Amino acid sequence: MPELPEVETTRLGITPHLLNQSIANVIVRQAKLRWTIPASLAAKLIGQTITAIDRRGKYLLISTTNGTMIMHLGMSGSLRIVPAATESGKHDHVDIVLANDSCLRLRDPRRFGAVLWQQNNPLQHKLLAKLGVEPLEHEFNGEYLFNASRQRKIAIKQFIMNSHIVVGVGNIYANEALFLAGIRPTIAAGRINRQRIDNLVTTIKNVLSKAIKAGGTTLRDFTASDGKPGYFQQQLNVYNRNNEPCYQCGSTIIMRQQNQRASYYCRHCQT
DNA sequence: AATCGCGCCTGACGGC
DNA sequence: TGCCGTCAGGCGCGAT
Repeated sequence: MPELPEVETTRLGITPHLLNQSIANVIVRQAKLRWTIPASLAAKLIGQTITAIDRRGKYLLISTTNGTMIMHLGMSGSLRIVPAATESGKHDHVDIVLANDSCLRLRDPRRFGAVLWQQNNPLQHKLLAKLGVEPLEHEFNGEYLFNASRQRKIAIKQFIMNSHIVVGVGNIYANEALFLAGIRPTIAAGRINRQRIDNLVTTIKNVLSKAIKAGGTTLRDFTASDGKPGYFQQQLNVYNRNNEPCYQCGSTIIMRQQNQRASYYCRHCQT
């Protein structure tokens, strides 16, 4: 499932293929993703030149002088650059065909992803306007997270996964960052002291940047943008390791549901 | 305002 | 083998 590092890796992978290229055609084979792809998308894009490929949280922003295509990869989405003539597979829902006969192809078996259009400043789009800070920017720091978490009774894991607080911390990296910070995922956010919050900010930044360097954690069906299966997963300390020994102390990793999501932690190392 | 739970969707997996 | 039920999971949204 693409998390922020996967999205960033994708962005870096596709950018050199797209930048300054002109769009010749848009093929939508399946418009029903999380939201229906706007029927006007092709008309907006055809003939336009791609001027920038940015990211906000897990949203990719592909801009032309005419406006911005906003993409989200959801749970199972991936983007690849293929020759335009490449036969499409079952879940290849959208092609952005370039004038140079190359093609940006969106594949998304579970269709939790999205392709939207925003005429003006994409950051003003309803889905982006209220997003929290970027985890790798300086604005995400101990002071910010400490202040934001005061009086909050929600568990720290749910808190750091709240995109209105900080974007791009998904289930895998939330579990991993909490382990590295020695914090139990179930502790109320508002009861964690400044020093431990500082520590958590550091581990979130570390775990995300390491994954970006590694090319993104890849589970199941993520595919790197060059089409090769991405296989550069960093060592996961707790995620998916229910009943296995903690690498740090040897005691058994616990799994429990938190807000319908799996939390993994070590009872001994995380307090 | 903060928190909770739902639902979208398909592939993988386990049980019989 | 094949069928079927269950699960995973980002995240917006409506309910509380």
